[in-house]
Amino acid sequence: MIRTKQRELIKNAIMKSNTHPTADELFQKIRIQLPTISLATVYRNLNMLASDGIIRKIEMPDMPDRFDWRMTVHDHLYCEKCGKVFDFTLSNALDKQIEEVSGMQVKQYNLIAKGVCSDCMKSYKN
Amino acid sequence: MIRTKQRELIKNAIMKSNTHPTADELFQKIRIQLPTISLATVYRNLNMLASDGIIRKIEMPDMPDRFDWRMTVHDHLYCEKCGKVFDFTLSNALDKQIEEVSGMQVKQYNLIAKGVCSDCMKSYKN
DNA sequence: GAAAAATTGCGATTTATTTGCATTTTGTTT
DNA sequence: AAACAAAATGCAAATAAATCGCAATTTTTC
Repeated sequence: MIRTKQRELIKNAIMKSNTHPTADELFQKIRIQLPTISLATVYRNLNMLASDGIIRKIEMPDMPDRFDWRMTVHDHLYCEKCGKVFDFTLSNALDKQIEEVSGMQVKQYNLIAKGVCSDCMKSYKN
Repeated sequence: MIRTKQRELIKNAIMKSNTHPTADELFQKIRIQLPTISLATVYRNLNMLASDGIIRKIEMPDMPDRFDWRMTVHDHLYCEKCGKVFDFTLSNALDKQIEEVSGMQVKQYNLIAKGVCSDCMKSYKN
């Protein structure tokens, strides 16, 4: 992998992100420092980083994909009120469980919960 | 909800399906009986049926959505070899677990496993 | 420093799904 | 059963996310 300015900026942007940003959100951030960068480059690099196991792509159902630098096993909850994405970690390995009940070989799984985060529960109390 | 020929055909087509079909797959099937039907109508009706709780929309990550008439709690495994989608049912309620570890309110969750189904494991053995 | 390899930016393309709107069909009311 | 309102349809166009082709540029290699 060649070392380019854009790749560096993209990697840095995710690494210091805290919001599970989309490709476009990262693009908008990076654009400020490097206005000539293109969205396609952001996508390309994010995909490369993901397939190299540096970052993780979170495939959101019917929503733009998001990207996560946290590589420890965990899943995500999307808050319907504020739109933020939160991490959570199940106490037991889900892939093992799935293999047991399904009799199939599980390579990976994608678990996204939808609900209301604790902040929004307090604010709106409904 | 008004009773139309197209809605009937669409509902029947899913109800007797066994493959978690996509909107377009259903469209192609129904088209044979009613060639004037449009894909938009298929989409519209599937969405209505889903929001009425008659059927379930399976939001596949980075793939066309699929539709399922089975309304009991279960999740899905996508076989990377044959492309088929299989059902499985976890032994414990996942939404409860997620609420416990996350402290958030879970309305629903979307779990899609990717792997190799048992048929394909036998055939390709790799 | 020249040649090869990889990456970039741009615009166009793809794919899934939704939407606007005029027309048709359905249900309702008498 | 005619008349009217409400809902659904078909079509084409729009949308949105992501990818792709390709010429130009940058990076690495020799």
